[in-house]
Amino acid sequence: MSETDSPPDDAQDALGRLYDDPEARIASLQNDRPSDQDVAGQAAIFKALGNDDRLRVLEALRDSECCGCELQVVLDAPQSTVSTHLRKLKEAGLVKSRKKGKWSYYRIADTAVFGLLDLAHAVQDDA
Amino acid sequence: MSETDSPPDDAQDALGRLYDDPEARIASLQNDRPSDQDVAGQAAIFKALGNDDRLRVLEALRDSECCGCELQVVLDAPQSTVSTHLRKLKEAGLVKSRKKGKWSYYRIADTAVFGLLDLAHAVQDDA
DNA sequence: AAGACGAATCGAGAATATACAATATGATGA
DNA sequence: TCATCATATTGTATATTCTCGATTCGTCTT
Repeated sequence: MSETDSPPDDAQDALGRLYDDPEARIASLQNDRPSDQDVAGQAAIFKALGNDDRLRVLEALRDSECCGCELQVVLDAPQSTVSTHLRKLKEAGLVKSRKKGKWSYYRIADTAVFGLLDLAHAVQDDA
Repeated sequence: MSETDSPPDDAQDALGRLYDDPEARIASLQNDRPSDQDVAGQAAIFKALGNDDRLRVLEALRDSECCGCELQVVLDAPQSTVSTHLRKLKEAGLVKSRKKGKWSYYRIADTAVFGLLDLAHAVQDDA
């Protein structure tokens, strides 16, 4: 039975050579770690935002709600593709929808997403 | 030659039935569209942020810069995995690094990133 | 009730992303 | 110089995501 050394073991060795009191540093690094839930929640939002088409949808919704067929025009993509993107945005809690007759209208769920879009744009410019 | 109807054609038909002046609405939807470059740039940032491990790295860098082996401890993952995540964060322009001897130290490139992390957290809570 | 319509869902192939062992690189020190 | 160390890169298997035709689901109209 070959025993693969547990991933961070060599790293802990390295820290031992880098600091006088590696234990304290390690403890500090491990304590400030956010919860799995928090991180997963944030990641889910960023994943939903990490797609050109979905960003275009949100941008279109900045001014007003849109029905599905309007967003098809915005994306210039097949209906099923657009619908799938909209579902992902809904699942991520970024948009809401209402039905009116055979039309579905989509709108931004939380205007804070505009903050995310604008900040990402700013970060991009700085780089 | 079967001519697949260009994706948004049926959608434009639908808009024709929904609005008195569909042309105007279509023009408006298409004009307010952000540039490919802008969208791709934003998406690249969100893609880099759409991963649990990379969010943990950024969170660890909130307080101070860290060397690679410290981030191995934070993530509890093999060295090559951590290094790959760090490269992605660098490519996205979210972190910078400096070399000191055999150590590489990583730091946040733009504190606006914290705004993104915090906003995503807030959006998550609202949902 | 029947057909048309907008939208949602399904399914499969393609494209991306991820994890990580193995290996390479480059710095340090004996 | 040679061994060791921290990190970077590469190769590859696996997993996730994306796209989009086909189908299904409600709703409206006649």
